Amino acid sequence: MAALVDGQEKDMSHEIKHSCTVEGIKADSAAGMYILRHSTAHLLAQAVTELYPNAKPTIGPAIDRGFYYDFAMESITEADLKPIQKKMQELARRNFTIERLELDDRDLRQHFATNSYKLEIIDDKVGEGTGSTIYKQGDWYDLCLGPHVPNTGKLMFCKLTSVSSAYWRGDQSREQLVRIYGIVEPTKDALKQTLHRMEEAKKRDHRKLGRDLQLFHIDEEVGQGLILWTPRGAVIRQELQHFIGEHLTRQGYSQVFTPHIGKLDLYRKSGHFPYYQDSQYPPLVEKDLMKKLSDEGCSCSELSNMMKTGDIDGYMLKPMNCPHHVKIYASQARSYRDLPLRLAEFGTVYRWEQSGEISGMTRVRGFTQDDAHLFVTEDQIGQEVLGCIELVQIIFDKLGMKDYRVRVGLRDPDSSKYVGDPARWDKAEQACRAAAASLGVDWSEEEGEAAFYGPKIDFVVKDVIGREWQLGTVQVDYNLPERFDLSYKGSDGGLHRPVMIHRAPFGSMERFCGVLIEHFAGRFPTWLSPTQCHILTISQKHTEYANSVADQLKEHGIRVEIDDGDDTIGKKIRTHRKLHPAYMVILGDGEAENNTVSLRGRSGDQVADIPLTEFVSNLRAEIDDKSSKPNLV
RNA sequence: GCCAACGUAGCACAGCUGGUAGUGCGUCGGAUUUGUAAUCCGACGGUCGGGGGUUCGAGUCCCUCCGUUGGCUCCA
Repeated sequence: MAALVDGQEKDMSHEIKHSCTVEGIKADSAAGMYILRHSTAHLLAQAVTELYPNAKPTIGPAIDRGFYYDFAMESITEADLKPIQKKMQELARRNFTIERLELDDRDLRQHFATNSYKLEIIDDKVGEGTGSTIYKQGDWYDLCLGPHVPNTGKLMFCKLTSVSSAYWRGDQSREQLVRIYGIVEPTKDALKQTLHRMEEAKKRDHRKLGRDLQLFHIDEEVGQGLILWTPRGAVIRQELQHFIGEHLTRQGYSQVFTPHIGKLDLYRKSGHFPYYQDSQYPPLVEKDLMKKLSDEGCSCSELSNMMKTGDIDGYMLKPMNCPHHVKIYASQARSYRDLPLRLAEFGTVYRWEQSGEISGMTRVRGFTQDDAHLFVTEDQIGQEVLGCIELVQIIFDKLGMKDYRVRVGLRDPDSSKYVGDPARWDKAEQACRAAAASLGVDWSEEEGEAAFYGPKIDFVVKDVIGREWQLGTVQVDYNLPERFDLSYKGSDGGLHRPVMIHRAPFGSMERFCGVLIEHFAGRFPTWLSPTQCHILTISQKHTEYANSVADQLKEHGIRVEIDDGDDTIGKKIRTHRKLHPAYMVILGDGEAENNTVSLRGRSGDQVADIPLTEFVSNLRAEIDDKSSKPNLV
């Protein structure tokens, strides 16, 4: 693809004038794929400009899974991608040499005189008098630093995947551009494999599985982004909640319950209202007051103003649980001996997410956080943050979720939006770093990712489409204790301000389950399976035995479903397979006579004639162990 | 919220350039009583997302609203 020259990425069009070390970059490395993708983005731009002479290329980088290029042009549809792709392949076949040309400022501007976007980039990124480089293939060229592959022949195996839109420079107030996404591989086989993988991934999409496996339902008439947990899905959620509940008890948490709404004044104090009004459901106003105002001819905007200024009060669906928990803390005088005080609640919150953002279970308007707030002394921050992320790790380990990254969100040094004393920030950031480092997994620091009230540690996972979702989070907060004037009596007899830690190891039950459905591709470990045994009878004369087996399993708390219909056993298996039960239990004459069961696992493997009592106890043990997958077949 | 595409029975889909809807699975009924990935026959089921318009006539064209999908923006 290109080469490392003295450790720097260069392409074949670089002239080497001194002695140096040269190391090839191949497509099997991340760097090589990156170059391949970037070069294909150029090829795409070349094809688009040939087919749409008015299109102006803007930027087109390589990304994790492929590449995209943004064009200022008339909008196009997916159907238009085919001819563009054809053109790209034609250009690839013509095997243009990709040349690197160094130009001075004037020349550079002249080359892009008709493209205001490129000129803007030159203005911003290219220093006065330094000039820059363009890459040329055939008659087409692009402003670019490279490196690139030596010729377009290397770019044969590409496919355009989707078209969408983007704002110029990610700024909502600026022009909307046409963005075309694509993928590329070095060989035909690799492309085929990648496309196949993408197809397979689609089958795991939690939105599809959620419907097929009857886990949840979203109903237009209920509302966008509002999840209805159907019986099978509810089982999974409940099991997860029990699981985490056990660990909370072990770690010294206290369970609390708080209502779904609170007065506007509460949120005025916490700072959520009216500052974050746009991302909240509109406030609820008391009936009598509403009637009085409407009799007085109060308009909507007047009402809204009166709420903002605090002239009238109302209630809000809670966007977070913390103010309620703060009030529990403040309900008693606290001493340093009470700390850390850890208040936990599966608290449902409501946020007005933008309609275009809502997606399945992963981005919703109402969700239940496995929330907790820890009230700690400043010295306890490090230890408690550590306890929190250990909890996250226990959960991720148990569920076999290894594909996540840890992000330590620090403040942006150039911003003034943060509240609190910089020295305390430093200390809290250090505590977060140390905690993350102790995890033994890769983690990264990201400036500007902190909340305005404190640094945080996030656990981020990808869905099947490659989108990243924040799940677990641990956040240090100096702000709320201040706003609510929280205190505790120290050993010195004086009053001190506690620090709060917000934490949610799953993040939200909705998002977490969505990700989990994809993680397991609907094939949950036995303890999480909505139904653990599907009992299938060979014929109707086995119904009685099937019922007695089901009863014994249920006695042991095992979730069972019986199919004693008159389908053939082959048909029953076919039907039930689609629900991915942990086990199918087949019952016929032999089993009924000997008080045994025959099992069929997900792979299709079978074990015949296991004594019923043995099966029950083994299955019970497997569930109690929370084994990562069914092992009895 | 913005851009684009899409929206036909519970699900997956067909319906060409406008002439009042089809298939498969599921469901229900009947026959069959079956040993590990579909037994046979039959029936029910949709005013084609909602509303408005063009037209003699609209699932098919136009407008609008709602929703879905892919992005963008946002995410206390």
